[in-house]
Amino acid sequence: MTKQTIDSNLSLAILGLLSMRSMSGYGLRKVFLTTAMKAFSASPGAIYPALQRLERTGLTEGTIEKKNTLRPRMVYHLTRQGRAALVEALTRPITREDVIRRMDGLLLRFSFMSGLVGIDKMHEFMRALAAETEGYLEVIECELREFGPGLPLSGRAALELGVDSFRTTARWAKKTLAELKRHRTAKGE
Amino acid sequence: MTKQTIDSNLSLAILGLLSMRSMSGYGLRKVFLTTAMKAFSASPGAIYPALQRLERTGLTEGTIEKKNTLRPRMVYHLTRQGRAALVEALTRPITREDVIRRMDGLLLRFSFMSGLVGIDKMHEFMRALAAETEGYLEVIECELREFGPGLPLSGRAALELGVDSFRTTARWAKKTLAELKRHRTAKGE
DNA sequence: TGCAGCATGTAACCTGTTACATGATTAG
DNA sequence: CTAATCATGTAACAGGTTACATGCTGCA
Repeated sequence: MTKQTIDSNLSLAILGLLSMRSMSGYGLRKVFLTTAMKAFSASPGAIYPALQRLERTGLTEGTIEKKNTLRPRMVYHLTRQGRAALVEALTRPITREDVIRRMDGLLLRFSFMSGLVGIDKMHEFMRALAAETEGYLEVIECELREFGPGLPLSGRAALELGVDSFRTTARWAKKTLAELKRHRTAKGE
Repeated sequence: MTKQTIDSNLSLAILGLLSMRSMSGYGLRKVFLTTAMKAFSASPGAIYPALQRLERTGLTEGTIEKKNTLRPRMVYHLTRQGRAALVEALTRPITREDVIRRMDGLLLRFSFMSGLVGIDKMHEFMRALAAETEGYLEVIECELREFGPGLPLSGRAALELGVDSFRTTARWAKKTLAELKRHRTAKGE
C-alpha cells in the first residue's frame, strides 16, 4: 500500500471538515458556501471528483443514509488511514516557499490542528511559521525600501500592501504562539 | 476577430511587465524569481506556454534579437490589441467574489495601472475595492463574533487571521484612496 | 402547479506542476 | 575544464472552472 498524499487544498479542507463531523458532498458545499471558508470552490465539479479521489485512495468511506427513502445521501467519514494522512499533512515541515506561495494552505492546516495533533506540534508549527514569515518579511521590506521610491504610485502601493500583509501575518503568528505557550504551561503544571 | 481575454494571473502579470519594458521569456523568469513577484510561477513550463498563447492571440509579438549570434533571444513586446486587452482587464468592475477569492488578481491589476489608465480610473477602482473589502470584512467579523467562541483554539485563530488580513487590506485601500484623491486634486487645479 | 432547494453527478477545456531535454556562454 | 548561468522549450499529469444534466422534496 503506497503512502497516500492529499492532492490539493480542497481535499485537505474536506478531510479536515470530515475529521470534525461526517458529512455528505452537499453538506460540504453548504459549509463552503455559508461559512468563512468561502475561499474554497463550492462547485460540484470540484467537490464530487475530490470525494471520489479520497474514497478511491482509501482516505474516506461513504455510507448511504436514508436507504429506504427515494433520496439517499452519501455520508462520508474518515478512515484510519485518512486520519493518519491528515495528521501527516498538518505536521509536515514549513518551507519558505510555503510562506511565499501557499500561505492559504498553511492557514488551512493550522485551522484543523486542534483535536488532531498535540499542543506541542501546534506550537512547533507556529514557531516555524512565525520564523519563516518574519524572515520573508525582512526580504520584502528591503525590496520596498530599495525599489519603492523608483516605482510609480500603483506599483509602490501594491508592494506596500504585500509588506503590510506579511506584517499582519507575522504579528498574528507571534500572538498565537504566545497563546499556545500559555496553554502549554497551563497544562504542563 | 473575437475579443481577446487574458486567461490567467500569470498572463496578466506578463502583459503588465511587458507594458513597462519588452522582455524575453528568461527575463520574465528572472523578474518572477528575484523581485517581489515571487508569488508567481517562474517555471518554464508555465511561462513559455503562456507566451505562446499571448502571441497566438495577437496580444504580444516576439522579435528575434542577436540574430547573427549563436544564441538568439526572443524579445516580446505588446501589440496595440495587447495594450487594449490589458487596459480592459485592469478596469473591469470589481465583484465581491473577486475580493473573497481573487484578491491577488485585484492587487496585480492595480499594480500595473499607473501609466496605463488615468487617475480617475484608478480612483474608481480603489473606491470599489475599499467598499467591497469593507463590506466583506463586516461579514466575517460577524462570523467571528458568532462562531469564534465555540471554535477550538486553532480554528478560531485561523478565522482571526482572516479578519486581520481583510482589515489590513481595507485600511490600505482607504489610505491609497486618499493618496489618489490628493494626486487628483493636485492635478485638477 | 410551479418554484426553490436538496442532492448528485459528468464532460470539455484550460492552466499550472513536475520533470525532462538541449545547447551556448562565461567565470574561475 | 567544468560548473553555473543563459535561454528555450516539451510532455504527462492533475486539478479547477464552467456548463450541463438529472430527479426528488416541500412549500405556497
